[in-house]
Amino acid sequence: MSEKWDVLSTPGHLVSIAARGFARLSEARLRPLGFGVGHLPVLVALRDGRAHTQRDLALFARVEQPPMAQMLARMERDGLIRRTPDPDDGRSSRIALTETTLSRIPEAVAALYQGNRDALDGFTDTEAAQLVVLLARLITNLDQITSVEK
Amino acid sequence: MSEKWDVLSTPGHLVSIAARGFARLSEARLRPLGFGVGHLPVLVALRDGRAHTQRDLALFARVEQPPMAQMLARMERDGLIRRTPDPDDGRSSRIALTETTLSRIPEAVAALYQGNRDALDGFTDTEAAQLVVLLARLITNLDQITSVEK
DNA sequence: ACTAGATATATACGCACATATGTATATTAT
DNA sequence: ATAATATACATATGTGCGTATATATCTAGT
Repeated sequence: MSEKWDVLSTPGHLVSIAARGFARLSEARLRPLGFGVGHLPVLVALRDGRAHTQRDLALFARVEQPPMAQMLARMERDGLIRRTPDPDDGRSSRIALTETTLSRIPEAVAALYQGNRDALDGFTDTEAAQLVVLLARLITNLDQITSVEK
Repeated sequence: MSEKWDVLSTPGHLVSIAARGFARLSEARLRPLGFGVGHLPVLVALRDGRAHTQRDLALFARVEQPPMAQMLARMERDGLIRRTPDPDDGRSSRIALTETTLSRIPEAVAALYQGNRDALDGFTDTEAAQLVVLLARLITNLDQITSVEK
């Protein structure tokens, strides 16, 4: 096992490099549309009515609350979303997309999917599916370790 | 293709989540040893004599020069490395590990490998190898796209 | 009704990464 | 020899992420 690996070819390091490559690609393609990669989960969650509060958005996007708070602050600053006080809960805000943002989501999602297709160039459908399955299992393991060790 | 995916289950998003999970795990295990995940490529490159300058370390670790400069500044601040002016090139510094750092590398590498084994719990050797191969192909594609589009 | 604890958000701080840009030193071509 | 270019590094700025902690509001139990 130790012989199989070198620090630069561990799954962990490879996943990290792949993530940065993906982020760079997606950022580049989404920038002209006025979005960043991290916005997408927020956008679709709001569009689909799957979340309306900061807390739910953080859960949905799988980030901690403070980063989500900061992202929402920037998105509000940039006119992507609006926040209105929740009438039923004084601690909470309800978050909504602006019209322009909503209208630009389809293009953004299409760009994201296209980026994924490009990144998987040369992969058979089976290989792409395998990658997704293996990553999902990896994530399950990592979640499990975190929950146990924390 | 569009039907196959949802924003949250694209390879790009999964890779990003896996990378954060890995980073969290590795950070937690390396912190007691006084290292961070990003340090490891630097440490082994210096140990193995594969790089001596900021530029080479950035290439080796596949990060841009400014992030590497900042990391090295922190590592120097924390006594992990030392920088001495390059006698042959007034623009450059030669970077070296301190003795204590060198002595702690084996433990850090072992912790990193153990984290990878834990993350791959339940994977057969074949599956682990497949994951590595698929990630490597993904990275090749992403690099190619970047070099073409840039 | 009141207090204890839970919850929603905000803020402070630090690291890792990116791009854009500046500065000093080397290198090259004329 | 010198002017133009390339290189090594530093710095500024912005995003994304994390932990730790504070504040305000809500909820439950008495």
